Amino acid sequence: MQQLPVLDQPDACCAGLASAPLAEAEATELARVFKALGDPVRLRLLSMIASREGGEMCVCELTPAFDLAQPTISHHLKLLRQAGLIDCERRGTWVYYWALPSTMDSLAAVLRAPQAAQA
Amino acid sequence: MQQLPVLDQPDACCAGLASAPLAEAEATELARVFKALGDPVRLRLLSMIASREGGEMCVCELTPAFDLAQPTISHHLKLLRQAGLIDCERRGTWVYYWALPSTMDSLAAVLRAPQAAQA
DNA sequence: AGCTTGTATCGATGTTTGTGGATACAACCT
DNA sequence: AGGTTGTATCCACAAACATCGATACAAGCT
Repeated sequence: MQQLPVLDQPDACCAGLASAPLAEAEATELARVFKALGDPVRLRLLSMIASREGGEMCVCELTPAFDLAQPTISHHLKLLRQAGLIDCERRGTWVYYWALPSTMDSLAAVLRAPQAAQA
Repeated sequence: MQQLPVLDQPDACCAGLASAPLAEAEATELARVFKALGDPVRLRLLSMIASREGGEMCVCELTPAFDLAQPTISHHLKLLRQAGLIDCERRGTWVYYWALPSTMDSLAAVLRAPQAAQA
């Protein structure tokens, strides 16, 4: 259950896609995160969790929001977690998930055009 | 060869993943673009093109940069194009590709936490 | 201890996806 | 017209993926 920290390289990745050609290793790590976002169900799950008032959401609320079997939702949550986009904790009977905005911000930075470097 | 304009909805999508739960249709469109980014080869292709000095890159330069057959590169470029991340034009014998930063910026905006809405 | 409910893992299955060989198309050059 | 080179499409195949039923695990309740 590697919780891959993916995006903490000092410069290489955080400089942005458009500032220099991505090395193979960076591309592989980044692709894993983008792949996690490349499914409608996972995007909606992440969005539901991230937009939640208190910042957390119970699986028991997520599952019935979809027309999918419970194991399927569980599987998607696992992928989002492995991508470092969300994390979870069990509290008593229920498991709560929350978003990890730092990962999303890192991705956003990667997609943005180099800002200071031009103009 | 739909060149799906994906990210031009006025508010819904551009408000960001974390501001409100994504509707199913929005999620489907967004997922298609993220899926295009969810492959190391495509990420490197996009990065090579986007970081190119003149803004354009010839396929004849892209293909030999990978250990893959020419049809495979062509296929990946097609997916990036269908996602609205790049576009191309044939000039004489060669085909040139360039990045479409507006799509990347839109994605970045979707990933960013709502900035004005809180604080 | 048993029962019930919430969640994750396992195993199987149908679909999608990445890949490359063969081939077709496009443009140049004799 | 024929030949050569660059690029895209077609077809097939193996690997990856989304899905679900069955089952296992976790925690509360009686």
